[in-house]
Amino acid sequence: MFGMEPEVLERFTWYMREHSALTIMFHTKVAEQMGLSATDEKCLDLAIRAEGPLTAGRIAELSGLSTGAVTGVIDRLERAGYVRRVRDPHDRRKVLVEVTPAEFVKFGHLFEKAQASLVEVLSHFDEAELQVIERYLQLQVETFRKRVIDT
Amino acid sequence: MFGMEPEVLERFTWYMREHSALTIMFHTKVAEQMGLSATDEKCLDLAIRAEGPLTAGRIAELSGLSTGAVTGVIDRLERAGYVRRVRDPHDRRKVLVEVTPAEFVKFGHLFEKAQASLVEVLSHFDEAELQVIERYLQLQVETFRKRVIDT
DNA sequence: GGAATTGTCTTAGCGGCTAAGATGTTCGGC
DNA sequence: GCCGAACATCTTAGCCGCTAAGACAATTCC
Repeated sequence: MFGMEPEVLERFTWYMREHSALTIMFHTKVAEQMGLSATDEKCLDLAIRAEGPLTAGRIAELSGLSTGAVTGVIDRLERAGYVRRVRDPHDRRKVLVEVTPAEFVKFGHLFEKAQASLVEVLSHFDEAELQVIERYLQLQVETFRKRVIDT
Repeated sequence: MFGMEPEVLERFTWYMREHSALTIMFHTKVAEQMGLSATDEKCLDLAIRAEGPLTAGRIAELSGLSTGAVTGVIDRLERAGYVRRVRDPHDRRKVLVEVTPAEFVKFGHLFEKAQASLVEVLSHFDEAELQVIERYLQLQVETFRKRVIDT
């Protein structure tokens, strides 16, 4: 690395580490407030962020859980009303997990607050600076994804 | 929020969300490679990031675990060589958890790779841009911490 | 049509977590 | 100094989620 002083890197490393720890804490707390375990919330997040509905098996792959565990996860999520099991009409062995958006209205305040925090942070920057930050976040997510995959 | 278009906020929200999911995955994988559960690794991280050595009770508070669970966590961390139990000489009821840095040499490659990723990302920005990013990270961590505390 | 494959669910067994109580240490009033 | 209350950690019982292995149902390939 060229003109970067070691202390700069050290500071950035510290931010990363701190941010990671906070993320995990936040994740735990959100799950708690939704009446879910961290595992269940993680699987629900996968289902929400996916393009279409996921199958049970795909959730097992993505989450790293066994298929048996995923059965339990979906049971609990379904009982709590967050998702619905739908048999895939094209392959009736498969179980599609459909997220029921209505159920999230209850927790709107959680996400609103999180978004308000984001807005508050971003409001300290002008348009040009926001572009730098966005470029950074884009790169960071992309690079981080590669890093996670081969860890 | 003033001059910010909705799509910009939407994109930033997406980065946050994606970054969170990746962080949790990374955390899980690092723990796995170190032969620890996510819980154990989380507690170890607390002990590492703390100023001085933490007591068992303080780890329970910070992690949100019961004291009984923390006993088990420290047992496993101690057996694996990551920490050492030291009776506090000033108050012999307390157990200080001392991190043994030597044990982390084995996993140096994990952190080196993570740091290399960070350097790779940062190398795409000039000095002025890095300052913007650092200001952003600082604010983000600070604001996020407040958000986590009252969630 | 029958065998092999695929996707999910079921079950047994293990291990970590909580809650409650046991043990050992310190502090405060006398 | 002594005794009881408060405190820090450990121990135990019971519960619950996870893994692994196998059961069951639907599909695919010959």
